[in-house]
Parts: sequence; structure tokens; C-alpha cells
Amino acid sequence: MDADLLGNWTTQLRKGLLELCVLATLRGERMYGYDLAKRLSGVAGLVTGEGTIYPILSRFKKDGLVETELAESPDGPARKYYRLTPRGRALLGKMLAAWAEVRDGVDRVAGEGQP
Amino acid sequence: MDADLLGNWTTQLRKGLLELCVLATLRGERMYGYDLAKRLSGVAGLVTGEGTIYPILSRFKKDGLVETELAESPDGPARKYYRLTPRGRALLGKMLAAWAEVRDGVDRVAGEGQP
DNA sequence: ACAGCTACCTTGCGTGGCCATATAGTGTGG
DNA sequence: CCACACTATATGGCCACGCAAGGTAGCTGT
Repeated sequence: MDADLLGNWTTQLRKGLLELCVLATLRGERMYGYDLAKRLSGVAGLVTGEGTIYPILSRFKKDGLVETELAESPDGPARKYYRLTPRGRALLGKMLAAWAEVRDGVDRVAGEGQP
Repeated sequence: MDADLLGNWTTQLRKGLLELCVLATLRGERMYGYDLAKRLSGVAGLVTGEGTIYPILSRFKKDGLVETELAESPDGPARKYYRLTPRGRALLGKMLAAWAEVRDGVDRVAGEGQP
């Protein structure tokens, strides 16, 4: 009952943050979806499955934030690598700024009383 | 075009955070909706209007996280004050913990490269 | 009477995360 | 040799939240 409320809420909490983390992860190196899902799933329970990652990457490509590149895999099917475009890099910058602002705002409100 | 993407994203970013801020604001003192909207709208652009606050308060009451109390206002219609229940206080604690975890996780991912 | 502020509430829409599911290539064990 | 497990990509439907817009009503000042 309460677990449901909390679970639902954390799902909502992830909205937007996942996109930010995907973009930020692509900032340094090109990556493919499956690997992204595995890496981010190790971070604070951000990702639950691959079904969450692929739609994000599709949207990013549609919006011109990333570009793709197919490459063979040593073990398994071919991988589709994603790489940031300049546009994606610019948006990431703005998103990081917005995140910092909102994060600090929330911490200010949530932190009053128990510093 | 990019402004739309960013605006849409920040909307998604707020999901869940608003509920957290409302609960956290009620932690110290009882408040009414209109005042809550005004206070939170001054914080990092968290709230855009009262239409966002009232549904949250309704859900909270339905879920037994807050209880209400009508009181006359010195100027204007009666105010409906909201106050945390023990259940709401307990959930707030868990949400604050989850928030801290996710926030740090995101900062770890987003901060790599530009420390 | 009227404008304007306070204060409450509801409806409909857009969006993103999640589950289940589908597809397919590659290697391992019974 | 076939079933299984792992790698890897992709999609459709569901649900909850935030938000703009709209509506109701009380009180004050002109």
C-alpha cells in the first residue's frame, strides 16, 4: 500500500532524469543501447530495463540530438552506436543548468528543518 | 524548436519533485493551497499555477497523507488548511531518502567530465 | 455596479517511464 | 541436434503526473 505509493512516486521522479543521464553518458564516448541500460541500471536504480532506454534513443535521433552508426559485435548481433551531435551537446548544457537550478531549489525546500 | 524541447523536458523533470516539495513544506506548519502555490512558485520555477497544486492536495488527502481543516480568512473566502498525518510524515521520510539517492546518482553521472 | 483580489476546484491534453512482448544472432550443455 | 541462455534491438499499451484553461464564489474599494 505505502510501497505502492512510494514505487509510483519514484517512477515519476525518474521522468526527465533518465534522458539527462543518457545524454550525459554519451557526452564522453559513443555507446549502444544495451550497454547504456546496463551501466545506468547500476546507478541509484535509475533504469529498470532496456524497454526504457530504446524509446529515449529513438526520440533523441528523431530530434537530431544523436546520430547512429552500426558496428559488428564480437559476440552477438550488430550494435547500433549512438553519438552526440552538436545540437545534442548544446541541449545537454541547458539541461544540466536547469537540473542544477531545480535540484538546489528542491534541496532548499526539502532541507528546511533538518540541516 | 530547441526551446520547446527544453521546456517540455523541464516539465517532465518536475514530476514527483512537486509532490515532494508540497509534503516537505507541510512538514513544519499547516498551510492552505493558495499560499502553497505562491510560496513554491518562488522556488526555482517549480510551480506555474494553482491548477497544479490542488490536484496534488486532493490526492494526498485521498491517500491519507494529509488532513484538512477549514478556517476563516481575514480577507476573502474560507481557507482549507492542510496538515501532515503520521502516514504522510513517514512517506515524506522515505521520499527524502529516495530523492537524495537519485540526486546523487544523477550528479555522479552528469558530473563526470566537468568536475 | 463593477473591477479585482483571494481562494477553491475540475477537465482535457501531452509526455515520459514501464511491462510485456517480439525478433534475431551467437555460443553452451544435455 | 535441439533447447537454453545471453546479447542486442525494437514496439505497443497502460498509467500517473504537470499544466493550461476554465469555472465558482467571497470580500473590498470605487
